Amino acid sequence: MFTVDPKDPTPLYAQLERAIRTAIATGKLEPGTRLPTVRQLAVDLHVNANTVARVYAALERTDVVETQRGVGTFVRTTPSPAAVTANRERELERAISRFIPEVSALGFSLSDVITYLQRRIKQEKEVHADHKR
Amino acid sequence: MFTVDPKDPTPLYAQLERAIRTAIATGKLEPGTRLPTVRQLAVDLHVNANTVARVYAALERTDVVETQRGVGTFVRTTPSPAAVTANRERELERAISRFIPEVSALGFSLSDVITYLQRRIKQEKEVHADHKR
DNA sequence: ACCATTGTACTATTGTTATAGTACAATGGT
DNA sequence: ACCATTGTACTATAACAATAGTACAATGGT
Repeated sequence: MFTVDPKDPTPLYAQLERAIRTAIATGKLEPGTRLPTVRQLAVDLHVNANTVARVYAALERTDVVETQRGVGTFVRTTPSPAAVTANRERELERAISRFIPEVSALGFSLSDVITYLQRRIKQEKEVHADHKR
Repeated sequence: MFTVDPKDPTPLYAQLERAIRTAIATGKLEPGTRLPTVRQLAVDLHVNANTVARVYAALERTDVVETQRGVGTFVRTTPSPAAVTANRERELERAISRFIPEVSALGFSLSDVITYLQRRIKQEKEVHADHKR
């Protein structure tokens, strides 16, 4: 379902949190979907249960998922209220401003990046189409 | 010269090593080029000198740079063009993977982001036009 | 009412990351 | 010969990451 790489120096909890957020952001996980249990995901990823629990707790705190004891953890239907603030756009500008030098250091132009992002969107749609079959 | 982000959970040494390897791989740093001194780079990046030294040592071990005591650290090899493009694309994917959850946390879709990036491209062109005057 | 399942909350331990500080070793310029 | 500069090699310390293990709390199905 998700993957983490123990050889990557990035902390496991950070890799997993990023993976889940991305899956939700790109629509791979639709609102209402139930995530694997803490213990099950720990087994699948060969990771400690505490690490998974920590990630779920972080996602819960930021309103990305909703957890019900004894039931499970679910993708939230609505984007977090915290995200819907007045300075959203300013934050986006900041995020982009940090992102651009990063990719331009790799020798990519903004047009290149747009092409890649559009490819991602296409991949999303294909996944959706698969689900409908 | 390089950048590291202390807010990124990725270890500083890993960020820096990746940045330097990428700079070399993309030709931003040609063979023979001298890297900043351990102490200077530490000051520039607001990072401990030990951390920089550790990175230089790692690059030395893998024959990416050559160090001469009292002189400096120099870029050694240029990888094959195939390796360059492979690394470039991999790093771009990484950068995008870090970027997506960041902007989606702000409630923006990939399409929104593309719109903003296209706006940036327009702004760039305007700046270019200004320079020509 | 029972109980398996789920998330949560601890303790304890080990290894990693980053820091500050100090000292030494080799080189090149003066 | 001197000495500033450079990389290297420690020590010590603090914070963080990941693990194992145990126990508890809430839920839903039987």
